[in-house]
Amino acid sequence: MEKEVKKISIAVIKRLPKYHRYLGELIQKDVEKISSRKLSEMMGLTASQIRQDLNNFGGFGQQGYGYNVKDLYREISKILGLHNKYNFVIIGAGNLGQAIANYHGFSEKGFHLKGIFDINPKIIGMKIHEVQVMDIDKLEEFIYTENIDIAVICVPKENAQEVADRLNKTNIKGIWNFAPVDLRVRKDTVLEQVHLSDSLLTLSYKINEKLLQERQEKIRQRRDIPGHPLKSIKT
Amino acid sequence: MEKEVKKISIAVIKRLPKYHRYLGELIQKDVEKISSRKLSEMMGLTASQIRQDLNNFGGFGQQGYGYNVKDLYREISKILGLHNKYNFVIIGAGNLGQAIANYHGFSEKGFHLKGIFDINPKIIGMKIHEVQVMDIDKLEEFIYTENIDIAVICVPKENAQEVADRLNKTNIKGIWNFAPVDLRVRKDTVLEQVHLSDSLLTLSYKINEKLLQERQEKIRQRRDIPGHPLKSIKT
DNA sequence: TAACAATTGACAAAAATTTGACAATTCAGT
DNA sequence: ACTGAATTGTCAAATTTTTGTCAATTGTTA
Repeated sequence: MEKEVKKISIAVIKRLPKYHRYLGELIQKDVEKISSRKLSEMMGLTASQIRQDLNNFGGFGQQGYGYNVKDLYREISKILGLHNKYNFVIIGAGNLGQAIANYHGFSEKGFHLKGIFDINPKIIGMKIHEVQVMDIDKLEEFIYTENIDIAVICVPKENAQEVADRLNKTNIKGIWNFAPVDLRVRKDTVLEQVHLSDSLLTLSYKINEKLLQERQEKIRQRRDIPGHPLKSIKT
Repeated sequence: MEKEVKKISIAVIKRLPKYHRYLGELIQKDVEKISSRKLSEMMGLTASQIRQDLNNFGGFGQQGYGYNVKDLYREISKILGLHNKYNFVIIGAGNLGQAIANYHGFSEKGFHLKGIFDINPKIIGMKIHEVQVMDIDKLEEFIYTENIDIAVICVPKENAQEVADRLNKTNIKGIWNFAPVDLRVRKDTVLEQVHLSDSLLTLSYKINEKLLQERQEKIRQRRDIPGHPLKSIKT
């Protein structure tokens, strides 16, 4: 009778948006059903992994048939919480804040931009994407009166924690952080960080790694020409 | 004599930029040495993991002392390939492209913005961050003559693959993709994707998960009041 | 209606990742 | 110079994640 709360691993969670994205595309192409094998070929995963992932949440498929695309899309949407509507504010109306404000994909997923805040008097009062930029002094009050669920932090890294501290005193549900610092937040606030420069450094690592490999490859070739081929090296 | 090329796992690679970031902060605070334990407390990892991660690349520490911050920073910079200089272009001068062009952190890490490309005649000719926006027709030629290493894709998802296809015919080393699609690229081109909306959906998942947990918590409490406490449930 | 191909869900095996433990070493204080 | 506390690098154990396999089920075709 005891309902076990199965803990879903973060690895699985991180793949859910990707499933959602691919299923959305299949719907657009009027595809009715999909097998884990075909999906795995499209997405570059194993079929086994897809079936295992989905089974964390329930048996959505049918033996001998596969998965109904629309049904599965709906299920994953629900798992992702996209049946909820979210109100969000952007804090920091610099280039990145403006870029996010102007991104159109969010509202159709149920995320509604309600306000933009900045500290710079020159920017306050401007209109971005139908929303006026407000003085950051008004932040807490606005969150309260407008029922804001999510705050997007786009301020410089020096000010990010101080903004987070202010948010921690409100009843905000989630923080989407773009400042290049790891924020400390209240335990019951959800935090999702986007570290763009970390991503760029990862790219740099991979480029460099490839350069090193190529260099080594050349040395190996030169050595191989006269003699017998070496036994294959694990990559 | 055979030099084994140790394969570094992607999990480790993804943590390197974070080490780099924290060590950079320590340098700014004039901290000379750091132990894996202190670093683990700062970063929210285990000390064991940090030591293990770093040992993939060499023994940078000293028993009984710890790690010299500057040395370790320098080593990790090198591992990340930051001793190289990279020339990059941005393709798509919309809000996001402009935000990236204006971000100051890149050039100090050795990434130099050389050109911005767009298809929109109204934008072509504009100057962003000292760089003129050029017609996308000139892309391939520019990559060749200016020795461009990295292309940043900031075009709408409908055009992203077509841009990637064009890049695949050049000798570009890496692609940093912000369009919400998984690009197909040549095997010898390095790809790093930033899926902002995936990240937002992950946030949505976590918020929703927390809501469900709270709801269940309340039910459990109500049930517990009269009787004996249930045995603890694994979280 | 029977036979066959396709496919899931479940389980077990395999692989990868993280954690724990400890000998060896270093530094600081006396 | 000696002692004790701190700390690394390494190995093995524990845990988590991914992959492979197969019975059971379904839809399709002859």
